[in-house]
Amino acid sequence: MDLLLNNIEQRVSLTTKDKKTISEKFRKKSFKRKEVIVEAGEISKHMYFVTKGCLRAFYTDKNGFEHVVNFAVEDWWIGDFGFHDQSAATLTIETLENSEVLYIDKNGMDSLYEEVSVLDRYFRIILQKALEAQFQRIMQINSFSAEERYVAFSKKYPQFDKRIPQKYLASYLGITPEFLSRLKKDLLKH
Amino acid sequence: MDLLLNNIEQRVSLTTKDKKTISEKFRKKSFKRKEVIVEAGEISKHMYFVTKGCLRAFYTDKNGFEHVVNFAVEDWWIGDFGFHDQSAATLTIETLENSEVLYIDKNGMDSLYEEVSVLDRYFRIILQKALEAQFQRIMQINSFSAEERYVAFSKKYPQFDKRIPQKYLASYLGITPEFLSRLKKDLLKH
DNA sequence: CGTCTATTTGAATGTACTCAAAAGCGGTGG
DNA sequence: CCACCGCTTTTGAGTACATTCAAATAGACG
Repeated sequence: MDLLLNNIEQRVSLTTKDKKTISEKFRKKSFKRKEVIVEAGEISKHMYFVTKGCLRAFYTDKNGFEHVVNFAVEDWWIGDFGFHDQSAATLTIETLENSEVLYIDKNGMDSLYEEVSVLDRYFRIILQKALEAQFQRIMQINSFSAEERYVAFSKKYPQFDKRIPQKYLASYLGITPEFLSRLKKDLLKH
Repeated sequence: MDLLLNNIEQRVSLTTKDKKTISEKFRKKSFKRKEVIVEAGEISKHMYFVTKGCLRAFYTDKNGFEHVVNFAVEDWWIGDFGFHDQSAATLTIETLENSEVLYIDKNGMDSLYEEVSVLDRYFRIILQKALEAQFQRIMQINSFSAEERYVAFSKKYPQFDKRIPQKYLASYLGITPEFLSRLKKDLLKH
């Protein structure tokens, strides 16, 4: 819980009362490796703040192929967009390691926004950063080759490169695992 | 100005005083076709709300190629990310038609957030929608062919298809203008 | 109406994919 | 703690979608 409160306090100020209110609305849950915590097609009931471990969010396209859209580790938020209007999730979210999350449902979130109004600002800021990151990603897809995207990723997130199975990283980068394997081989030869 | 206030009131409630405060912070400006209103590399001083016309935002990659990342028409926001920390713009924003915008600088925005706190919520909601749209876009890039992306776009935004020069649409879709031309030809043959 | 820009068409090419199979590695059970 | 099984990664060969470069045609703005 401290991790979450700290994260919020990096962007906005909280009173002791605010912190208490927030703490009471979230619940903690642990998952083992490879557990599905949100299933595509079902109502996406919760938002998650990761306090331990690593997760991936992916969708399955019309041909049955999975595409990873995001990873999340400690100190990151993760959830499906359906949360905001309580509609069916398009994403499946699964742990890649034994993990621990704080979660909250829509009612809890709505009441939090009313009781701790500074959270509107907190999430506005979080969302601004997230949106910018997605634009950067689209810009990379447009003008970087697969090799350049891989190099940029492993430079930006050196921790992830080792923590995440290659096939999920390939999927996130928008390339096949076979091709990523070849890229890495070529990069070793300089 | 009514267009902006209406847009805001679709998401949050405003008092008469709020509306007055907001109106006073924005200024109106008109641009002719093909005018650059934000230049990549310069400090991105303003956020824009389009009240008339059509604009494109693009960046220039390391090989000198332009890539359109967004369009904006009436009732849409547009700006560069650098706005939030008053850093250099990565995007150039240019009018595609004679256009009219409401604009605000960083100081104005900051004071607006203080004086009309419900705007934090308004932009939180706007940003949630924008973020979801960008994820949808990445999902399309991942699992749709160029032809499918074009068909999806012209179905979703039939107005744009005719309003925007093909080469900019091709750029937005992440394909060459030559290839889009071929796609359209093939689609006519059913 | 003329010029400049956008679009179309053609031909050759490249980046990344598909399918298939072998090799390597890691988690789970004994 | 080791061994096995299954999943992940690697390697190979052929292929496709989209690009590049060049030139002709069409269209729009002033």
